[in-house]
Amino acid sequence: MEILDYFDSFYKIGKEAKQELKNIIIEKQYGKNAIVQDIGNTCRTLYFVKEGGARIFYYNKGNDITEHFAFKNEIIVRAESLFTGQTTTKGIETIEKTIMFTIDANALFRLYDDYHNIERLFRLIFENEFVNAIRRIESFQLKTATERYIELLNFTDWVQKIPLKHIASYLGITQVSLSRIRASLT
Amino acid sequence: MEILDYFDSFYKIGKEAKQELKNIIIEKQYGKNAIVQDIGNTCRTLYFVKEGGARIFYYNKGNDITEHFAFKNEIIVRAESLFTGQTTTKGIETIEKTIMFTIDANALFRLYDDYHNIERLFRLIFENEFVNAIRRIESFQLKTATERYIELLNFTDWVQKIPLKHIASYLGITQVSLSRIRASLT
DNA sequence: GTAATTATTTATCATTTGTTAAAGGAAACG
DNA sequence: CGTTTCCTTTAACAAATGATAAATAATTAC
Repeated sequence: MEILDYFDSFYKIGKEAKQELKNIIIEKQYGKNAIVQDIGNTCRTLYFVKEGGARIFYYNKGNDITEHFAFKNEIIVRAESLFTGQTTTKGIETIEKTIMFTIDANALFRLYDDYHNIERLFRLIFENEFVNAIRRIESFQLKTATERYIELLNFTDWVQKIPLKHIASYLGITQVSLSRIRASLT
Repeated sequence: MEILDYFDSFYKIGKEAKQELKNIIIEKQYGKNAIVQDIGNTCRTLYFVKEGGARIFYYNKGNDITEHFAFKNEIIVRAESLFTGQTTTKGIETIEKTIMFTIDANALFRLYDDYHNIERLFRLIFENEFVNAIRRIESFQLKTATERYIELLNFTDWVQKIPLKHIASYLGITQVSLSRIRASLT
């Protein structure tokens, strides 16, 4: 499982812990635009993208807002629900044909108790996500929509594959505005 | 130390762990507008506000930008530097006369090794910060500057005490724009 | 392959925010 | 107390973004 190599890049856990972790990882396949997790309920599953891509979305005043994108080897999880226990207002949808590694949160949290190293691994994974969130806040504080779009282009190559409206809501602007920005860049 | 009650509200660690943690907490006092940590170096200290308030700031094109505010019982830490080991471009400055609990990161991380519970406590504290960051991103995605300002007013009572320019940069707008927004609200 | 649907662009106008400059107020300090 | 400095407001204009509608373009389904 490649995901374990990815985990190793954060923190190497022992062989036994690795096996225990392996035991609770389930691989699942999804088609394009498939709902991996619907809005509602409490988030009890962590996902890692093996192949493909997905987004976390929610609705605001009837508009579909993309909060987060995740692609190969990235984690995708509705953290505000997982960490607070609150019912989530967000869902997870694939962007293309996608294979996910899924981990049941309860099973994982039980492993935390017995394997200090597993808890540490996930601490480090989420700290990394936290840092990404801080960088995104900075981007909103400092940059114009055009600059944020260019930043996204430089950062990743999946921008091309994603419907404009998802990228627009991710950047906090309207689809029309993003289309205009793209036109101004050529 | 009240800070330990605050810690308890996240997760109760054992008596021994509590004592060990206590041993590395140092209380420090600062005047108004005092530099707690200057820009540069790698962040190796965690702060918790006992009394008063502080902000994380950085410079962008010569402008002083406030990334974060922290008041009574809140953590204040330059996470991108603490978690990545990178040199920080950010500093910490008090907003008023402030008492901080400070924790040396290296000492804390050593305690992580021996006290699983201490690591868990801080995992939970930072997960909470992560959730706050996600909420802030949502705010940028969805809300106008006016709405973000009202949100801040509703959320907290320290807005009155802070120079307008700090609040403006925190909200991602100019000081002039915030002044205009405030005028429009009366 | 064609029709139907969905996605993107373009255009127009309204609103918000940025920029710059100047005036007014408040706080700090001798 | 008065002066200096810093903070906040106001004004005028420019630029960016939002809202709505219509025109193309691309994709999907039959």
